[in-house]
Amino acid sequence: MSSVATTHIVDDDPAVRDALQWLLQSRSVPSQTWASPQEFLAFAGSDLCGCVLLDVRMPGMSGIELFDRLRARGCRLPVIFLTGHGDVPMAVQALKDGAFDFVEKPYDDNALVDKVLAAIAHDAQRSARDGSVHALRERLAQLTRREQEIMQRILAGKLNKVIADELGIAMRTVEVHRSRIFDKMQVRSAVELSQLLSLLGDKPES
Amino acid sequence: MSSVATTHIVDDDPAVRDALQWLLQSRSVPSQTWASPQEFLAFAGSDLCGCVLLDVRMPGMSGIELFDRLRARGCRLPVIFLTGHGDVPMAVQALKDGAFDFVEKPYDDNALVDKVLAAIAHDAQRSARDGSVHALRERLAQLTRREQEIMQRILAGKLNKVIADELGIAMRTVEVHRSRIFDKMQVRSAVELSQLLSLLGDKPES
DNA sequence: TGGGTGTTTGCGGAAACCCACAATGGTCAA
DNA sequence: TTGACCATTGTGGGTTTCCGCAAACACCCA
Repeated sequence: MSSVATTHIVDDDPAVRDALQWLLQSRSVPSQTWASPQEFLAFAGSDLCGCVLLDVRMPGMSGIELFDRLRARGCRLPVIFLTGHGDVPMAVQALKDGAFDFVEKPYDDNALVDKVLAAIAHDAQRSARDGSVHALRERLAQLTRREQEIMQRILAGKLNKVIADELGIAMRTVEVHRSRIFDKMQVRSAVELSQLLSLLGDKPES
Repeated sequence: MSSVATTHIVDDDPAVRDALQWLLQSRSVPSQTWASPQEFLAFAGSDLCGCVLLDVRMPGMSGIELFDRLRARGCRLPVIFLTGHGDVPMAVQALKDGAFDFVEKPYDDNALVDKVLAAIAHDAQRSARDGSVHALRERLAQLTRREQEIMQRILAGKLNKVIADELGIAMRTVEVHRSRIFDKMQVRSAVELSQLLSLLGDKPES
């Protein structure tokens, strides 16, 4: 995880890149520029934080396609599209696909900076959420096959006796597993376990 | 709840209304037309199902404003905006505010019908989800003050003994409440209760 | 004033849970 | 082969949950 939230500017036009970088710099927003989609794609991973300013029209690969590729490789950075060609269907599609914003050139400096800051804040939240989810998955991965199997049944509200019957093992064994599960997952009751895992399934609204 | 999913067409231009209604009728999609935002607003409540086709530019009240008012009064119907004036910022804002889609005129018949059908399907899902959430809230409302208080603590994973201590009452009393809570909420364990209530906090992604 | 509801409590017992101590057998890699 | 890890089981006992039966008190409404 790069420790500093950075705005990644991807545009084939050096003048636009410089203008954007200068704008952000003047507001103390760290940024980095990329002259082509390929260049950024070669660098980007799932370990960045900040946001992306993406020109829609670039030679070789459209901003939209770059966006798709980023998502495909797990990069969740919020993307703000910049376009000089007011295209409503494209904007609608981009937003539906999860773009953070879609801005027409010429843009208003203050408005754009606000959007960038909003995107960065949004990413920070997402990042924190993903972090805890990741930690949870790690604890989950520590469980052995058998333990996971039994955890399922615990979460289904089944009694130890029932679980033992279903698996054809002694109740005592279930108790041991149960205890180890609570131990590894760092909870002290089935209720806590259930609440912990409910974080995985559903995510807060965008 | 109106039992039939209806597409509500709001447009001040009779020709547009008729064209849309004819288009939908030809695909067996029930629709209803409204000549002004006020007219629809007077009719709409939170008990409709289907979707709304909304012209952006209308005299008296913009489609956007109507959209806001609908949301303000709890109408969750998915809204598809229709606009003749390609306006990217407006489209972006509308989508961010939760519009279902934003379509430029002239529209493609097939594409529009597809969007309408998607909106209707989306609404059906939301409606079902809201229904179960509502039923849950009703059961929750059946709980007395004391029961809710104790439920909180059960969900915090506390033992009956601890709850009794905190509230300064006998353990037996807590047991009685606990039993009644499970009864009213129609669950058989604290785990089930926890899972049930986790449906309230978080909602699935859009 | 009587009935309904909500909150409270006690007794006693069955069932379930939790745990320390102790132990067996299997797999897999060093 | 040996040690690490996993799954398994037993014993015995303390803790917690769950429940039927019984009852007291407060409050509000008809």
